Amino acid sequence: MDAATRAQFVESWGSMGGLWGINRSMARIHALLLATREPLSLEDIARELEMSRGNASMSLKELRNWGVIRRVHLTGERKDYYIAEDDIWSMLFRIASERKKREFDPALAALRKALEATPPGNDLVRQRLGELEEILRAVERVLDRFLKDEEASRGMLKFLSAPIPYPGSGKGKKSRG
Amino acid sequence: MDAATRAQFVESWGSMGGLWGINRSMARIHALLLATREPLSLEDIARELEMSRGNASMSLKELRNWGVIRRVHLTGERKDYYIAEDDIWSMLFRIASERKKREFDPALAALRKALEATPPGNDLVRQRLGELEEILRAVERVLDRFLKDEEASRGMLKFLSAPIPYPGSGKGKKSRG
DNA sequence: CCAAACGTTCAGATCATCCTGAACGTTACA
DNA sequence: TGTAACGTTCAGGATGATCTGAACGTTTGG
Repeated sequence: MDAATRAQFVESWGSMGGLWGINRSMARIHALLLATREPLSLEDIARELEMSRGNASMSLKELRNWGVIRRVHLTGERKDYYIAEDDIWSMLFRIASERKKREFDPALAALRKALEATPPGNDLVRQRLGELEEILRAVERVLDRFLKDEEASRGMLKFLSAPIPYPGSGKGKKSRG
Repeated sequence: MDAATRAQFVESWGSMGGLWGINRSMARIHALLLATREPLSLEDIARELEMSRGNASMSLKELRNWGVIRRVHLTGERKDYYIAEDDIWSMLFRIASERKKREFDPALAALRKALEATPPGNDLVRQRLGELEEILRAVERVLDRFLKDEEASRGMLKFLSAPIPYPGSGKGKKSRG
């Protein structure tokens, strides 16, 4: 494995962290593990990525919470070793689930609280909060359906990206509403 | 309109900024405009939200770039006035489009660049970048289809959140690839 | 031409987030 | 029990995002 290539991969993955909603250190560690066949120890990682052991430790812990890496033990070794979850789809799926839980759900809860806390007579606020709540409720149903089953969602993505039209997607108005 | 209610709405919308991918000041201004029937001037906004005129100016400019507010001119007035785009769906749609453009597209471009820059022989990196590219390509097709037409996407959301099954959504395994 | 009213910009202050590294806890083994 | 190897934590420093406010442009009217 070409070290320069791996380094470049680590850095581009790292700067893509924003898209996944994880920070740079986590993304870089994740990339390194994705690009390496052998399990790596905390020390290997900290040395290779030139980061502190503390940061590596925290980031590895967090990546395990996200479910995108696993800790393994090598017989005869005292150190902990880590490998990446090898299924990319599964990784994306976990990231999506986690982000819904961390970002979407609290926002929807806050919105509902705001709606309850709005006394009658504030028509404009009530109306707009209400519209938003209705839309986000629909979004939530879609997300929940999608995130319920990792296998099924694979098929769903394929279905939705395939060039076959379905109700609501075409130019021609097909009623509905 | 109840000032305390409006203030609370502004603050909850403001703290929801993260979900929309816009910052706190932008979200607060947007909320204030959503909760007010009359057009407001830059000065009105800066006073009401206790922020600097500079910040208000920059945030208003940015909100206009996102297409979620509009500048209007009142006859006989020198000041600029602002109102919120009144259709919530339209607002969410614009936000979604903008975020795809700002976050997703550059990440996919970076991924493709990384893939090209990976010399043959780096099998693991190539394979994993390739899998990811394939998935994101499918995601992109879905997003493009969804974001192509504001009206159609309304129907699509309804369709997807309705309790009718379609291929790939059920428990039963239907082949596999 | 000048002055007032208004909008915009951006250097530096403020604030939040992330990272480092020393201190500490735990385990294995003599 | 002592000590070496290792992992974890967290106070404080570094970095990056956001906000302020003074300086500067532009427009309007005298």
